[in-house]
Amino acid sequence: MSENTVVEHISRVTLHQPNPTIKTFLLIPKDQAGDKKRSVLCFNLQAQLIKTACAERKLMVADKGETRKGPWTEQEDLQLVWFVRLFGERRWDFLAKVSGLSVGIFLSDLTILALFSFVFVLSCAPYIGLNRTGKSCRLRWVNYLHPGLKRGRMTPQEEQLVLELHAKWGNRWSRIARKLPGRTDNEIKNYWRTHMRKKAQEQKKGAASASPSSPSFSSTVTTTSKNNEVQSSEIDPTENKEAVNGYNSVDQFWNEITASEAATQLGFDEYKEIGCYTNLSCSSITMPYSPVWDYNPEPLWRMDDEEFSEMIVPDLAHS
DNA sequence: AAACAAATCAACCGCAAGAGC
DNA sequence: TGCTCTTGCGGTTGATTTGTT
Repeated sequence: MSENTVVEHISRVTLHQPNPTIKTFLLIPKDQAGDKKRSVLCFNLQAQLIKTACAERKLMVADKGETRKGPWTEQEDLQLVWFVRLFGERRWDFLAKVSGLSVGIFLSDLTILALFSFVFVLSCAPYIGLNRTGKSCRLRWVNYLHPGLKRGRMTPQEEQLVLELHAKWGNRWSRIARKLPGRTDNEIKNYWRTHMRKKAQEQKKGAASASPSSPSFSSTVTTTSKNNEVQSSEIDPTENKEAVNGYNSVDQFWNEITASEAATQLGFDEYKEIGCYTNLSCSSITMPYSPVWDYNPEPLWRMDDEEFSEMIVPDLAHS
């Protein structure tokens, strides 16, 4: 970061669906640190900055050595959610690396300053040091953190469908999972192993002894569904949430995202028009954009420094 | 209440396919 | 064409939870 600039305050780092935007954070030149009205800069930084920086500025991504294994902590989950929303559900290896980013670059101009500031935000608690493999990140996201996942037991309908599709396709779990929205291949696989296989075996045994030449598929379904109805009715709906096992704060995290989605979204121009960049209480600049790998032939930071300065702080640019 | 067994499920591993160079 | 890298899939493991005696 420029030696002449101090990060005085980070008002809020939050996310929007479907794409996150780092909201307002404030950079104050040291010599004007007391004069917020004049000197505050509000950046709306896009993930594109990171991509461009990596490609063109040879941003170094530090190798943090040994990757973590084992159960994910709540903090890691939050961090992963953050980075997936930022970069999209691809390039897991990149995501895993960039999420443990530590950078040292020398800066002299405003756009790089913006970039560094972005990196600074990435480095801030609580989003520090996700040190997992891309594979592990993907697995955690797909099987646990994805917002579209269902929680709780399989419904009788789902159970029947699993049985039918398994009879049709065998252990093609991902294929089966595609027919059950909100269920993962891992979940179905586990479920099959514990419930269905046992029942199928029992049924096979029973059918073999009764009528070896014509195993009855439909009776298996009926039995299974009945059992499951009983089990389902015993479930306290309030316990469904508990099934997340201590990850209520992730739910809260998503709730916050959903809530923020409903908030007013100002384009940068609108934002500029009403002069929010000088107002500390004005919290957000939001520009719609896609995840970084799909987006943006003209990254923000290609803008001329002069133009950029003028847009952000006209009175500073003209001084 | 304690001990044990069974069930559950998150997470790892190895392999294969596809993309990019 | 072959190599490397990334991603996705299916099998498996092992820790934790739940049920039973």
